[in-house]
Amino acid sequence: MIRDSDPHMPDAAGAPGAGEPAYLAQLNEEQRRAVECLDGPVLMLAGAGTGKTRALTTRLAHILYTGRARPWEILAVTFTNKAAREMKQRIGGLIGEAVEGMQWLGTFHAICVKILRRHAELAGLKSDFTILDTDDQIRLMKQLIKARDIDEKRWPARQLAGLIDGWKNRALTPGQVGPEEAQEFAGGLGAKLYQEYQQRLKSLNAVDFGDLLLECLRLFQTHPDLLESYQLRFAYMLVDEYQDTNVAQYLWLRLLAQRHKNICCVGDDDQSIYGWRGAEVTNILRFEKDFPGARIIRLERNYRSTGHILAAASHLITHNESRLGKTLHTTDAPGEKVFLQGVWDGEEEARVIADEIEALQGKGHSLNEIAVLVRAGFQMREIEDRFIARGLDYRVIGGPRFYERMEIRDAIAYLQVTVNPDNDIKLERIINTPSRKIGAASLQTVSRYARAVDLPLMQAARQLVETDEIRGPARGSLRNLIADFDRWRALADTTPHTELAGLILDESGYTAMWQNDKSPAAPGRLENLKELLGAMGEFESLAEFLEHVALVMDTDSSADSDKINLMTMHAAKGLEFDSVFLPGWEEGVFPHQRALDETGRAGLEEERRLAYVCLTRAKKRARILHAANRRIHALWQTALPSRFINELPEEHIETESGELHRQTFGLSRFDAPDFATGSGGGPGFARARRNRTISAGYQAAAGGAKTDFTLGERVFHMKFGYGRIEEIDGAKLTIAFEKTGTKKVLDSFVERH
DNA sequence: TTCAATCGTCTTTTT
DNA sequence: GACGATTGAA
Repeated sequence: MIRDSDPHMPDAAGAPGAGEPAYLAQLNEEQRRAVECLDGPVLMLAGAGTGKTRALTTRLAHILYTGRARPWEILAVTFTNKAAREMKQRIGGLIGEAVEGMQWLGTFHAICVKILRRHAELAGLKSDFTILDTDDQIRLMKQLIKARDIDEKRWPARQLAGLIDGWKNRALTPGQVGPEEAQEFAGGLGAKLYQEYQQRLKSLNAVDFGDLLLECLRLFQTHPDLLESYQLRFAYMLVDEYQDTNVAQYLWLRLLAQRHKNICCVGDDDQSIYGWRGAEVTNILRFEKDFPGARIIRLERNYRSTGHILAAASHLITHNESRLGKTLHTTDAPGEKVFLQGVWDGEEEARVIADEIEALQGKGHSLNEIAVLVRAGFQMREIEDRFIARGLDYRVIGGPRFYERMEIRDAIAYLQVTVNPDNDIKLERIINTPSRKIGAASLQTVSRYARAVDLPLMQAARQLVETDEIRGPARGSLRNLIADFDRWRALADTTPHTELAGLILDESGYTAMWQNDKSPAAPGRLENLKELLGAMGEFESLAEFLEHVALVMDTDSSADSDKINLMTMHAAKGLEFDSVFLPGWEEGVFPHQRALDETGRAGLEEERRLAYVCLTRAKKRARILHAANRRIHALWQTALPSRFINELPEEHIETESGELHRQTFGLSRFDAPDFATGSGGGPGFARARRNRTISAGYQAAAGGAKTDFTLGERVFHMKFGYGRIEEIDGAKLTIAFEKTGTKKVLDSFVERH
């Protein structure tokens, strides 16, 4: 949609032996090297906006064109379905129909599923194993935690899920978890619960996302003959976004590449922003060691941003220590400098952005070419409110996705149980949705029995319904539900799947449940269900559709009308816009306090890479904003400008008044609190800035620190003026201000009066 | 079993 | 301040 434009390239197959294929002429020298270095390991270090996608798709086309491999002998892996789709489409543009033969082009997960289904029995699974989503995972872990009488409050299932996920990312089986880490959860039960979880999955004939990779890896590790057959098959391998790979993925790739060693990894260490979900920058940093004889090809010519923007971003990222180092350059004009503006609070920030956008719009700029990138979701509301007030159209990119909505998951669960009645996880999900009076008690009776006789839930229920074990209304409705599923399954052969799905949703009472729901979200949910049925029509069968939703959790959202793009910084990776607004560059917000607290120096460097990613999204204009005051979790706090602002090179930055610029930055060193008194923002502002940081505020708020203020005291706040203390909760004060109403404020921001 | 009140949390997110 | 999840009472 907003990716670099793609000038039509001639159909390679149609270019007969006239020296070299025409598509090579489209490339610059470094891209061309990346395309033509085909033998042995290659690391393509592709900086932001350097034509990476073109280089890698052309490389694949070149391999095919020169007859070095046939389409099905190439393994091409991406992280997201979107990336896989785009790659396929672009290669198709070069080689035409032949792209359909590339059956090994896809996400890590999709390719692993394919391999795993073929050899499921070797992994102790049946080939129709189900893939659990995150909801199911948590539900399962909750059961395990409950079964061990662990306090769910202190040890939430989410945390265990995170832990296990982390282990799987690092390719650790329960037995391989280090002794220290294994102690981490619930007083030493971490690894034990991990093991129980895996056993449970096996007995359910299910895997989670992490397992897809791990089981596939294990398959290769324990079956050399099988591994060899895949090694032989994949004459060439290509990996996109290599900086995002985790340990398991790295091991998987390295195993597969052992034979031909023709592996090309494409990535940019400076754009590694997913460390928190297991990505190892080290993978890309160590490439030469891991793949001996590797060649590194740097793409450093930037085709996207104008001079000042590129220079600002490049300089910023040099503050990172762990990087391979690239020097991006452009032949473009310097263009506009990066504009920096300090504002009073978030409200003013939103107003400034909206005003500026209106001005751009007035000058004929398309809203589609404008983006606002925020660090975290909570920053969006204020900006959206302003857009709405001004009547500016916007779209939020990367919000909750279609297949993750509750009603969609419920509906799919019904379909999955219809197809496979032994799918316990899904049955549990919907057994009492809508309410059938089959509550926790009845469900427990059934599952206890099911475990005792080692049968799936549905079969256990079938038997129990005939006994007196289950009493009251639960018994009848359970019997009905079983009969319903039997009937629906019988219809599956004769009824078109879309029709069947509609019938199931109606007869189960699920549609009715939302029709009777008076919450404002209900109509939208019904709408989504309709859309789901519509989407199913594009698939041949119910089974095919279900496999699709298990792996492809995204839907194409059409970029139809002209709208501002609002999204998180993470969601912006890979996109580009003429104008980019970057609000909230304040210590604690960006870099985010938790990144600093939890991962220290590495976290800071990742935040800095995020800054780099954001800036390099801008083609012509970048505007950074920081507010002096911000409300975080309903608490007003004074904020310091982000340290990243200090790290921008002065000669590429423009501010409202050059003076203010230097002064503000000189004062804002987060780790050097010993600076002179500032002048902007009034005396209260200067005082607060001298003594407080957001970090201090967080600690005070979190630690329940005591305050030395007393109830009823008259105080002064630099933003809200005079007021009287009405309530004290640790360091949090509720103050009735004379002019501005009652607010909650940290004690550190008011003074006695 | 259901509903209402209370509690705790509040970064980023793909498969 | 807002949301979801959990808990306790009817």
